Amino acid sequence: MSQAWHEELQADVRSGARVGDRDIADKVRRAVLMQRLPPGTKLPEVTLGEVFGVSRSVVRKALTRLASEHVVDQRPNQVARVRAPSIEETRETFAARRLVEGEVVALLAGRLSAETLDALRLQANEETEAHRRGDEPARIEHSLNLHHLLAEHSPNRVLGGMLTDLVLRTSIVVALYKRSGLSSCYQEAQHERLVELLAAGEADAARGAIHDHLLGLEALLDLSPRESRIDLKSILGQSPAT
Amino acid sequence: MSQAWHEELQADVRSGARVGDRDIADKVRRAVLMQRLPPGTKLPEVTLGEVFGVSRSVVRKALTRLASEHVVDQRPNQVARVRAPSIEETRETFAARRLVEGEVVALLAGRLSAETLDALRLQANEETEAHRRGDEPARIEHSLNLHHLLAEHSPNRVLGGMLTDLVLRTSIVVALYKRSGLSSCYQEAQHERLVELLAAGEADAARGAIHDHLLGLEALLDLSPRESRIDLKSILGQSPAT
DNA sequence: GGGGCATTTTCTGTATACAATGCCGGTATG
DNA sequence: CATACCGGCATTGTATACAGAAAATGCCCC
Repeated sequence: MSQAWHEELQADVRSGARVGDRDIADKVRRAVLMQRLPPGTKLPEVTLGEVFGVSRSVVRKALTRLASEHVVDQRPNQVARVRAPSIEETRETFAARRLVEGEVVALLAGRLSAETLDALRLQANEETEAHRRGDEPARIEHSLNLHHLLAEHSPNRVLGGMLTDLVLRTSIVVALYKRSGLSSCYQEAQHERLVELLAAGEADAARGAIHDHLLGLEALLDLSPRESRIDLKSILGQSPAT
Repeated sequence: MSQAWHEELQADVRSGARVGDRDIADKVRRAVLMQRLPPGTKLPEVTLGEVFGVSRSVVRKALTRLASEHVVDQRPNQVARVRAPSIEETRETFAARRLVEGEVVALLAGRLSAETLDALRLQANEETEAHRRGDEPARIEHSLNLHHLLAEHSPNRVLGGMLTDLVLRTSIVVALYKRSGLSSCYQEAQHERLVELLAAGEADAARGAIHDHLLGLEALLDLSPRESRIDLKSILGQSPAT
């Protein structure tokens, strides 16, 4: 017990500001995204409560929220654990996201305000920049921001909400299944191209661009069905770094 | 206070079986679907707790669950209320469902086992039968079952989960916006045709059938932007039947 | 009679205590 | 040696108490 992630999560918990379930969920989600909390990590309610200085009630709500986002597994009478999406689920998540995000960008093409387009360009450029200087966390951040912006501005808010969920889920599995040798999943200028297609109102081309972008991303992963380092870990119930 | 819905929900709550959050959510969801609980109805935690004989903790979990299903609105420091989807959201929900369910049936075509096909046919026939004898609740039940089966058997489980959510949401808005004169939203033999297309493996035709089916359903609703009997109610915060 | 303010009431947010359950060890036994 | 059983421990499930926010009520003044 008492691993590193306590301090990781704690961050700036003190300093007055009362922490709510939203804050806890954010911190944990972020930690999962950053691979600070590997799949299978146990998240006991009291422990989290102590870390954040709140009682189980709040932690519970946070965990429930994360469970509905498919970030953690919450089984009755068992400790909540960081979820380990299977290879099959990973493929399905990508397929779903291609469908949904494709439709969203098609709807979005030609309907974006100048400000929104600028915001998108900003994120794309910042991503490229971060990649150039090798700052991978920042790169991921900006990439996520960009897709998040797309979801938020979806004319169809229902699809937008679904896309938000799918972006998160794919990000998690990308972090999980990234080929070990690979430093980054950056794909040269694809986001920039997408944004310009959106600006130009090329709906079908934009859908195609997203489609290819996501296929390319999936191809960068190691989804060979080798004997599950992941499943083993979660089945054996090992807590990491012990 | 103390309206009819107390007894509606209570049903067979006594008789030993310990009631959990799942049960409560099921009962409330059903009641919303059946229009027993009109949009805007307040659902205070203590009241529900008394009705079901459990404490607020359990009720809370049930409400959170329903909120994540978009059945109720849960705002901080305010009473949870039955959600009133806007006309715009209704259109968007239908559009999203056309996209997702279209894809699901296309994936499903030709891949269904004989047993599943029989189960689908059964629901389709029961629906027609129920319509014939004017039993609308039963008709809705079987229609829902059919679409639920489609979602459950989706080869892509991620899309399947999204479809489950969308089916529920569309059902709610159908109940809400059904043209008042209309006794039923049954569309002659469309489900039967769909099932046979699935059996025959006609992916594109099946997608088209679902598409048309859903367009037809949406067309049966009254989505004219008239001065919102619904929005007024929820804005004025009226509890019904008072 | 109507609008604004204070009070009261209702309801949710959080913490905590106790019950119930699952997990993990030791131990005995075939 | 493998396996089944059993008891203690860790952790979640549920109920409840108290604090704080919002809404409903009533009152006063205009």
